[in-house]
Amino acid sequence: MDATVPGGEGRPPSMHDVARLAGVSHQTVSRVLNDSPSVRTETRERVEAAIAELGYRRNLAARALVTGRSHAIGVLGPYDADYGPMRTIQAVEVAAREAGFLPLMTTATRDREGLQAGIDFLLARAVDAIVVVAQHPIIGKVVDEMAPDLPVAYVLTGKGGRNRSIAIDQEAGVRLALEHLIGLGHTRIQHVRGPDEYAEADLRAQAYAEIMREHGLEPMPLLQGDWSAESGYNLEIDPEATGVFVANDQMALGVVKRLCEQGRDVPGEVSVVGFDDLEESAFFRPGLTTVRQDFSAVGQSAVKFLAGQLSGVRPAPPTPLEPTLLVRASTAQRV
Amino acid sequence: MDATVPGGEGRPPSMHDVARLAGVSHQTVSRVLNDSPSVRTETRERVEAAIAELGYRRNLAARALVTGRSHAIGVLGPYDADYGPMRTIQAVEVAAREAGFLPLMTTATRDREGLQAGIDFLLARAVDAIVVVAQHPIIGKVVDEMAPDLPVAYVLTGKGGRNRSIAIDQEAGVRLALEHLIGLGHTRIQHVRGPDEYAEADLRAQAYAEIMREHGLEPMPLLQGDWSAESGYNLEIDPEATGVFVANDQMALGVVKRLCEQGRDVPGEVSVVGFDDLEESAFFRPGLTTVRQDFSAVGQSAVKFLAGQLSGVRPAPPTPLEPTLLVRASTAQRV
DNA sequence: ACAGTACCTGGAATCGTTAACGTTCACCCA
DNA sequence: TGGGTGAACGTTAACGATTCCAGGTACTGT
Repeated sequence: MDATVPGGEGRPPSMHDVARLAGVSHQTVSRVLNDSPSVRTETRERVEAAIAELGYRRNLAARALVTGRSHAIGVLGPYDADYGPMRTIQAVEVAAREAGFLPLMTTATRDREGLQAGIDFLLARAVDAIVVVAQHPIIGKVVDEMAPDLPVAYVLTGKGGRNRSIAIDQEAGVRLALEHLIGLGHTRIQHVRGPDEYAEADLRAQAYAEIMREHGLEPMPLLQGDWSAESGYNLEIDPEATGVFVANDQMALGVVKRLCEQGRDVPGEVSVVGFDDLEESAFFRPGLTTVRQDFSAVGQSAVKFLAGQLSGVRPAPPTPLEPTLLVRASTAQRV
Repeated sequence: MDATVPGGEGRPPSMHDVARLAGVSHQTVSRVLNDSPSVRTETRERVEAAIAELGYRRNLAARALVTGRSHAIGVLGPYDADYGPMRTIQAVEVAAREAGFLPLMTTATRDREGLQAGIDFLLARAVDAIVVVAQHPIIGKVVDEMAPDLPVAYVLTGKGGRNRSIAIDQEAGVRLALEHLIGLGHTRIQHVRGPDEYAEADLRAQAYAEIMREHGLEPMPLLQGDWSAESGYNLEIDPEATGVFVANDQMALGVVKRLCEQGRDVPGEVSVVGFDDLEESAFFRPGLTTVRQDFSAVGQSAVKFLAGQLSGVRPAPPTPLEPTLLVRASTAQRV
């Protein structure tokens, strides 16, 4: 019924226009907008009606200017984000928006200059806090240099050593994968790890060696890919291996294809476990057994942590989140 | 050598601080920042030195307040973005940033209320323009109602009928896929389309029927999925079909899996063509023949269109972009 | 009748930047 | 020498919201 756009005036309505129409002072309008308790219901309604009639929108630039707060949270991700980080970034974005913040995402290469440029971008936008997703340890120093007083949360970059980081428990994930294979009777299990510069790749490779030894098994020589399916396809799996634990699903896809082309049946002769659980992984041939991580929980956790800091409290970051194992057709009892 | 952060003062330096240090007026600093020609080189250098020494950053909120421009471009995508739109959104984001804009992304459901909420979000952030990615035709009306004067570009929502839309030529893509199958001797070709509410799904289905008839072939009954691999897996391909053209790669993955489980060899008995070219598609088993679209070209094109409008000119949007066919192992000569 | 409280007014200062408009000064030409 | 010109720079007034302040009214309870 009432017009959202009353007509093409010169410039958008301001608080004073609303105040005039509602017959109150601009101060009262401000109180309504920031829902202060000391406004009578009737007055509040009159103001809200005026706001609706004029199609008034508060000018966030003016607000930010005077309060010194942008209500924006910066999200810094890796330049070459693959599935895990990408999902995490998305999750942080959603969580930030739900918490009433404006998420500003940007990406940066892993070198010092790239990181500085990325943070610079966010700082120029006057973000109130930063979430760093899946970056190299060096990022910590860079951030502390450039913005020593800004609240920061690190996501997925380790097992949660620093008290400002939120992480999925990588070791637990690796344990699920390996103990599944071991339970199926496999003893010669090879690991395909991700690239050197990635903390997750390091953690998973390290956990692989530890857990193998823990079970009295000898770790096999490491293979390394770059997270892509192609890099997995180009790898030569040890002929002795009957189990392969691959650090992500894309590389696992490539590994499986290559194995099959070499005449080694999956899961008949070799069992393969991935990591991440892509949307499509269940429909690979065979369906891929993999480890699922709850990215959205991580995102929410990070935003909650920062929101808490911004409102003065300093909550302890929650304990690492537990991944789960999805058993599908790419793994079978050792024959 | 010089400190990026000179020390933890109360609040960040302003133009006046820079001006004082450089011995000029704040206006001159402003001119240097906006590189106006009427500043002597020597003065400019002095100002720049002061900026560097203080680690000064211009306050974008203040700038936006006085100019009425945020230098932000809103990107409105579908709530349930699948691969194509997601890549497009990303491409727009990158292009916007490269062009010096701040991309603000948000998603919206396809109903009127969802769209209004999405646009409202962007309008509240005072975006200078909007890119709409892959949305229902109704969006055009909603945008025109809510922001009649805002420059808008529509991406991927049609074959470019409106003069404000940038699209990949869907018909050309479908033609590549179908003529490839026809060239291999297939005549009974079925189409798996996407959901009703998607313009791309409609366009591809329509093109399928037209091109089939154009070649004297009878279109087969349409099958419909929801873009997911699972929905493809749940479909029953006509036993008579020897070729299947699927509207995206995920569904194709499901279709192939199902066919194989039914004992119908791909590509021995049935050839399958997808659409989109996921990173992983080459490593499916068999490698998927598919149609690739150049998303980043679309993104750049959209941003260029809007940037032009914002600086006064009104450039004609470029002609639809041509997709390409990638022939892999999922298609073969009809036996 | 008086204090106390809840709600509201109206004005002024503030945030940091830009736009419009002045001013200064050097230089050139008649 | 006087006046015109243009480059280089300074002054002032916005922009729209928030915050602080000193009230003012009207209702409440004692």
